[in-house]
Amino acid sequence: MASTQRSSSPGRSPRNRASGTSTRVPESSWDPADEITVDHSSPVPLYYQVASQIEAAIDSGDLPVGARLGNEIDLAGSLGLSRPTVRQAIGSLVDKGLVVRRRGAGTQVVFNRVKRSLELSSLFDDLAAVDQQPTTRVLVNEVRSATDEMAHRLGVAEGTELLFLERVRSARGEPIARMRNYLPVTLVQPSSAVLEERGLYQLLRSEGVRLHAAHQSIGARVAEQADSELLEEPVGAALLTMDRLTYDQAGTVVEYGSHVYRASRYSFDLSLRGES
Amino acid sequence: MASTQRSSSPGRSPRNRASGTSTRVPESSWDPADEITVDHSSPVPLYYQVASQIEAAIDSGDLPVGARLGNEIDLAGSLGLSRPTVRQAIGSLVDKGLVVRRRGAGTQVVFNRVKRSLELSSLFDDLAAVDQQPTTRVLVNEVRSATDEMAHRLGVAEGTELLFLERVRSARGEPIARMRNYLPVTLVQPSSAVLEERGLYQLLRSEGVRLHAAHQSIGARVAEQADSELLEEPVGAALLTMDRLTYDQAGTVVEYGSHVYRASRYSFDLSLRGES
DNA sequence: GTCAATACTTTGTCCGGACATTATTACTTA
DNA sequence: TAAGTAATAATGTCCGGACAAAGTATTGAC
Repeated sequence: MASTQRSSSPGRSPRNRASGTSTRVPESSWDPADEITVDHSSPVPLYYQVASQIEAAIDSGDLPVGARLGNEIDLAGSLGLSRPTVRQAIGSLVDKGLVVRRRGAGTQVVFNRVKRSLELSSLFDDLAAVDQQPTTRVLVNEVRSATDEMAHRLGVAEGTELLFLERVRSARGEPIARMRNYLPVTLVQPSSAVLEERGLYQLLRSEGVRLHAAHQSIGARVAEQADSELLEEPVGAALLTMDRLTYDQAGTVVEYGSHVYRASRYSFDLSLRGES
Repeated sequence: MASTQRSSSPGRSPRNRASGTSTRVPESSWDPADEITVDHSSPVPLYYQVASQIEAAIDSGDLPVGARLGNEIDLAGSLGLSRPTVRQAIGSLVDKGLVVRRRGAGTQVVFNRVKRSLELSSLFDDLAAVDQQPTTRVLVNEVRSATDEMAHRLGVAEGTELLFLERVRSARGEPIARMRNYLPVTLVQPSSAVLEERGLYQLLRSEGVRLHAAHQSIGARVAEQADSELLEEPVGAALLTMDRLTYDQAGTVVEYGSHVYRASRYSFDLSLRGES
């Protein structure tokens, strides 16, 4: 996830690890049967009901870091579900990096809040989420025919009509980024007024476009005269650049974005999980 | 995943999507029974055998973008496995973003190579993987007691002894990055000679440390005098900065790194998958 | 010929059980 | 007391089956 202002304290997580000598964890016996309820008549999958309730317990602190979830078989029994269902629920939490399973040892909570691994979210949503009052100024909103390079990038025929957007995004009145986007005209054709109120991804989603994956490239360069004027940053200041190609579920390119951020006001924060 | 030199062509994927009008895909009937073999006596899990062989077929092009995998039931039958096993195999490919499942429609290949979503890999491995001949110059390799700030970051007591490393990483003889690392002395204490031959993560892995997650923050700044000398970049040039906190499976901090990259020679390339 | 209802295909979810593998714990023995 | 060994606990893998839900293709009516 991306956040405004340089993250000043990345690691403030309180550690209470039991290692070496037998420093026992309080083990405040969190009884799942008291906390989790499943509704068989609900259309939402049972494993999902279980997973989200455990996740909520982790968020609320009822399940602190290091706490053990009961074993899968007992859990299944006390919830009136089968083990595969409970296992699927826990599995989804493992995928999110919230808990760790070790055979023979059980399942433990590792983070009480992993910043969800750099979600496919837009700058607008990110800023709105932390109450940074995002605003947008639309500089260009027009249809252009694809140049050779753009056609290549988006995987369309040369000369195809593309919507070209150029916007400046601000937070609390201060400019944060200059954003350029190219997307097929067939998807959306928003008015500038709409673009000033909502983020592009929000718009695409409301049109039923399902964002599925993206390739990003993050780099840096120094501000030139044009950047300087738009971003209120002196010439020669450090800028972050981000190029992003976004795909829908069918693997078709939905959007190409080329953005520039003020490094003094912005950094990319992301979490990632490893191997096993 | 991070790569040297600015990614010049992020999207060159040939599209052959069947949409709107019925542009049918060749459908070159890839018979799984001919291509996939499972060894029941092998210790490697059956679902994993299946998954990796399908993945190999995608990489090799036998399963091009858009190709449909046979339905799960037939697949299971022809492989002599149960449906849950085959489903688990395909599920792992879905998690990797290689294929997409749609009920009623089947399972299709979406990317023939997703750069695996920014793995927990070190710069050394990344460079070695693309034959960039990484070399390391060790500037500092000593034990220091943790300052207030560092103790806080690593989640250890103030004054704890930490190994401090400062290195310059080059590729093909040209400097790429200046790296600073802090890690508990209990983990490793490599000689400078060893550090010049191998990456830090490689070293940790060989010591049995299982990297599990990391929080990163990517930013930018301009080169100062000291940077200039180490990286052979003029003062005022754009630099990428990356701070990373790495955790092991128990949630304990394994390493804190503060690195600086030459933006002219390096960018962070990463893929991410969204929501559903 | 176009559109709507129907049948079919395929994945999504869920159950119950079985054995293997690995960590931990308790016990026995030197 | 200490170390090795056995018992126990918990997840990992795998099987077989069942029904639901969503998308696709076919058929029928107008």
